[in-house]
Amino acid sequence: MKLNAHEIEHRLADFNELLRAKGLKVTQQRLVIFRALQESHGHLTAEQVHGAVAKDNPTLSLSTVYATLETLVEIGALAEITMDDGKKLFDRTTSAHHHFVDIDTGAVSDLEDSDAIKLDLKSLARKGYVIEKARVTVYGRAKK
Amino acid sequence: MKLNAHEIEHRLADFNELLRAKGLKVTQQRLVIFRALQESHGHLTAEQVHGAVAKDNPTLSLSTVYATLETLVEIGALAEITMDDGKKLFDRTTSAHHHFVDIDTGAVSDLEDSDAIKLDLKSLARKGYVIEKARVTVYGRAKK
DNA sequence: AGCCGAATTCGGAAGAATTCCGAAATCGGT
DNA sequence: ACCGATTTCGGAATTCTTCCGAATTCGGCT
Ligand SMILES: [Mn+2]
Ligand SMILES: [Mn+2]
Ligand SMILES: [Zn+2]
Ligand SMILES: [Zn+2]
Repeated sequence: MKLNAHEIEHRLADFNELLRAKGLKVTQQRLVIFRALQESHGHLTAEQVHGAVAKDNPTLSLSTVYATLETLVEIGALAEITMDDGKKLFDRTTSAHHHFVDIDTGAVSDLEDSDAIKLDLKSLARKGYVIEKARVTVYGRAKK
Repeated sequence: MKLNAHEIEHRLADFNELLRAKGLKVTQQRLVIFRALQESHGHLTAEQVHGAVAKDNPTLSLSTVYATLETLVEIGALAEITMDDGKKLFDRTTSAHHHFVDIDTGAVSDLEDSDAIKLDLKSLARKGYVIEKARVTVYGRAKK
């Protein structure tokens, strides 16, 4: 779930490079927000990101968090998913993957690749369409 | 996609029964709203439902549409899905099924059962969890 | 067919998440 | 260090949805 310190620093370094490659400025806000996601369990709302960075960055505004997260999704540094309640979560994992949702708590976690999910994208294509991606969401509840 | 007139009347009859079985009143608003979904392509926003019924029911309010759709989902007469933009669609099909989304237009259609999607729910279960459901969304764009 | 109480609907206000805006601050190339 | 473009800030605006109290409708009963 959580990344180790070394992996986080590695990702920060890559993120720096990515910003430069895209011609974007390396701002404190971008670094802090990206780091908050790497240090989290992986899926946070904008509000949660804002809360996570607030202690060390009390002036970092919520509107900057929103704008920054949007930028980071655009450049492929983060991904974005929408939950059933309509709220958006930002996802530190950008490669294609699927999700597990705890129905009671809303907690989201990543499903690792396995042969439990088999999607034949070729035959799923509607006539005249090209498939871009396919996403699976599995919902469950903790046994009590 | 669209249902024939006979099927729609059959569903309306079942819907009447369901309301009574649940001890709910059979109101004009409920009938009209449920019918609008049966006569549609299958997936509508509350706003679209309101628009669809407006001509014949100019006083049927949007807040009633919202309240009614919520009730109909609760009793299992309709289903509800949330799109990536956070907007909710009401779905005339209540049995488990998957969706295809046209990325450019947002148009949603149902994927029919096929062996192109294989989910092994047993092995997807997180430790200590019981799977309740799994949903697949396939995204594509029309070839130009 | 009319009455009555509970459920439902109405219209508008309120709420919540997100986006937009103009002004101030910051970044990075020179 | 300077300067211009980009980014950030704080608050207002927007959009979708829910909430609220008052009015209406439904359906069981007579
Ligand atoms: Mn690397
Ligand atoms: Mn039937
Ligand atoms: Zn994820
Ligand atoms: Zn559907």
